[in-house]
Amino acid sequence: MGDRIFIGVAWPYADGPLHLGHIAGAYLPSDIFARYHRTKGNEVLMVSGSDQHGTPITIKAEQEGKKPEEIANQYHQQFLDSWQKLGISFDLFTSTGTANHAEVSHDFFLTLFNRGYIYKATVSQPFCPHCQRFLTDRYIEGTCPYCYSSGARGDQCDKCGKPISPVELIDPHCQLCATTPQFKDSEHFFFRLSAFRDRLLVWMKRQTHWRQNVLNFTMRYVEEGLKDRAITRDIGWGIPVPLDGFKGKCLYVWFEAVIGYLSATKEWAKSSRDEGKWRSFWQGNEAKSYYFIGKDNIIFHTIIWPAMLMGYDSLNLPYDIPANEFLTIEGKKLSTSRHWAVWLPDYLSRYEPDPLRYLLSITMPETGDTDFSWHEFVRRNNDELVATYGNLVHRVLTFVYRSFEGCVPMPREFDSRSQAVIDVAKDTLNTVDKLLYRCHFREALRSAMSLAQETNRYLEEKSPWKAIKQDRQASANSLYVAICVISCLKTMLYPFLPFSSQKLHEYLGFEGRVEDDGWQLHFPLPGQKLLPPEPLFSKLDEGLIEEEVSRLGHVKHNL
RNA sequence: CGCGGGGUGGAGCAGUGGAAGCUCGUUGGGCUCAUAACCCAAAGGUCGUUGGUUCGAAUCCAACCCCCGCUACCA
Repeated sequence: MGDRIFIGVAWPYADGPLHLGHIAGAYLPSDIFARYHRTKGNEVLMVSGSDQHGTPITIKAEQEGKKPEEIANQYHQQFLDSWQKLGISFDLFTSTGTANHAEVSHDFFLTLFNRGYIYKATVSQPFCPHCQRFLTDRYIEGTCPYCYSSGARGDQCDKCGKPISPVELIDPHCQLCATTPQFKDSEHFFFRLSAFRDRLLVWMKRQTHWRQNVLNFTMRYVEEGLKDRAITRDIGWGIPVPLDGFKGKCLYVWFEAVIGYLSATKEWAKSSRDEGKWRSFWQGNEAKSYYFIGKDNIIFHTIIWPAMLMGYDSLNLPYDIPANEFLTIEGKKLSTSRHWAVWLPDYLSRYEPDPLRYLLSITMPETGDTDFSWHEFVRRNNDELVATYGNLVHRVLTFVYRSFEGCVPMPREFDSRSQAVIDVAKDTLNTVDKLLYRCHFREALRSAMSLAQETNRYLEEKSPWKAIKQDRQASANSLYVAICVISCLKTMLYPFLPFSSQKLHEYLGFEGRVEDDGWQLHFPLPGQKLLPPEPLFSKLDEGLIEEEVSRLGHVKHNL
């Protein structure tokens, strides 16, 4: 019954806390999407996990005198805590450190290897004589051979966006100590990406539903030509190459981490005691797979992962990759080392989750970068969330609770105006449905908010607080209508504001979870007992703006 | 220099050929159920500049001006 929706979300790197950029870019939109589909009655599987391997974690571990797994586990636990508090509803949030993931990665590697899509080659690798280690791509810097800008890294030039390999770099040096590296021969494995060019092109041209920026970026990339890429590194912290004679070499993260989508599904299936269940999300025509990522991750999900899947064969390709752009903070680019970021655990220690979810949804960087500012946070909370929606709910519920013995009033008949409002509610529910289906989150939320405004207008016209003095039934009628619309709002806002929707659900006298009632206008029964209403949201003091802004830039985070 | 992203009423933004929109703010009025919240009305824009294409341009083309990013970490 219904569709089957696989939702893969970018794997956060476990070497530091999450910040608002992560949330706006991938985790919030995926969660909205997942909650929406679950409410629609579709079968959803939303997975991700912490990315625990790679050089940055080993270096951080060395600095702090810990083992890499300690660092990784510490942040993994923190991620889990953040998901729970912010309401990011993963069906499974695992990590790349599991035996299962290693097993699935090995299978993937060996399958591609046996089919000739992975081959061995000896390459000259940069080795820093001072640090006594091979330098992985991102630890070597130099001048880009294409655009001649300095500061290009060994895997990619941030200036022109071209992928490069360390040997191509002009004037290379170790990023840690600036020593010029020596190049030593080392045997590595390469993924034959070039072999997939034509198939990828054919496939992509059919993806007309992709976001324009995702499609353009990807097409340009493929047309420029795809080069085979090394998928192993001389590093001890990771998933070992599953062949004899390659001690000290591991799978490179970009190859390994994306396999996590599959391994997480298999882990989920195992833990639900139906090992074969993973197939229902990866094979056949019944499931669609969506990947929520930031724009920096596009090619890995639109080119490399699809090519890997083509090579592996018999697994579904992505259906959509609604990549978001970036979030700036107070008008400036986010920077973790300069502490120019809003850390999620920090936010959650002081504020409620729904106001943040509201702000990031209504300003989601879907088509371009957007800015987060504390001033906007307070304004949108106070003047929109509280004033328009929260107040609507509160004025209706408190009045009904007081005037109708705490029960849903009994309506007699709807006049045309009342019927029209009900119709608008249903239309809006339908509009939000369509917008969410297409991952237009901002627009969907705007539509929902406009229904709250329309309902405030309706109330003003009906003025049940006046009517009750002469015509109690007229008052009951309009209040019943208002309650119905509020019930409808609770459903369409649930993907965005799950905590307050659930509260409202209960205030209205419903039991169970919002999600279980489906994507429909759920009419409360006349006489249904209401819970004593409390405001759904609170106004925020404008003083916090200055306080929070002053934390930026020079506050050390111990997170 | 170059590359990328932008310049739309006070603020933040939507709007890729056909009568300038949204949210907030401001001003005036209404209401008093509600978290001084809600509702109505009004003011406020030569859509960065100049030229071009077109019956018609914020929307397409060209040139120019201005802003932001392009420093490791960073979605």
